[in-house]
Amino acid sequence: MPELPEVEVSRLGITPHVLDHVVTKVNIHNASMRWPVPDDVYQLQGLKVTSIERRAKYLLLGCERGSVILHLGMSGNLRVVNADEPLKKHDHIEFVLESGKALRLNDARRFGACLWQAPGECHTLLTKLGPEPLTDDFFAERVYEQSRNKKVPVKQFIMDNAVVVGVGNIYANESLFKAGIHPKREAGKVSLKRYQQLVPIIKDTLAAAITQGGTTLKDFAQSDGKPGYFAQQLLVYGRKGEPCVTCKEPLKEIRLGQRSTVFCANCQK
DNA sequence: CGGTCTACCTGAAAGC
DNA sequence: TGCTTTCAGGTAGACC
Repeated sequence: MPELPEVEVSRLGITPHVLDHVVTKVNIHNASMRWPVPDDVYQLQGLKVTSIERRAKYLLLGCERGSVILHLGMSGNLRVVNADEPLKKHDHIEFVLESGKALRLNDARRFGACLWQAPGECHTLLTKLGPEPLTDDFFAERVYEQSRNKKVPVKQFIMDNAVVVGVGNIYANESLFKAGIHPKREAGKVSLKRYQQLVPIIKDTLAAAITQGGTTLKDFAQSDGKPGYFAQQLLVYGRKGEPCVTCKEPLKEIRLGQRSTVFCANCQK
């Protein structure tokens, strides 16, 4: 998926077209996403979208009757197009707008989700989430305390939604490289000092990726269809065997939790 | 409880 | 060329 920067780029991209605009029609072309898309989503029809928020990698389109919750999974993508444009393969959910535009959720793998939350409710998926990385709620002392006695490798630890939300495989690899921390190091054995280095690096990396329009690997695009440009700044992800930008040693790849993990054995300890 | 692994799904790329 | 295998940005839920 899109990690947090890609979701935030999507939010920023759709906002001018969708916020304060009336949804005239909701079309569910394929309701079998990660969970069945509930009919509640049709409640948005005829109503104005009054808020567009992001929590972790979830987007919430709010109206007076509740909120549509969207998740992009691994391959999801939001596009704003003219409503008369033909549907593309895997365009599963469509919000037709009074303006003549349409917001479409395309997701080849269907790991994404489209759910509903009534006013005042907090969906169970959202209740156990940890702090947002780009807020002051995410700070080194908190991460350090939470990590004590944890044997899990630090890479998997920072990808844990209960620790901090929004850090996926790409940005976990990148952040640990920049912080000089070996991805396999036990989370409980990383010092406070090193978490004080790592936490700001995670924040800076995510913020820079948002500025660049996210990372386009295969199918991610901004809501206007243009790619993100952060891929050009990736230092380790997808660079197995290539020279480390710092020491020129070939980068190594291992698997942690079934996820590709690229690092420099010389620079990361 | 903590830690580990599977499952969900399509499609591109690599392997043979 | 074509068939098979592997891998991909996520993460809830099952399992030990």
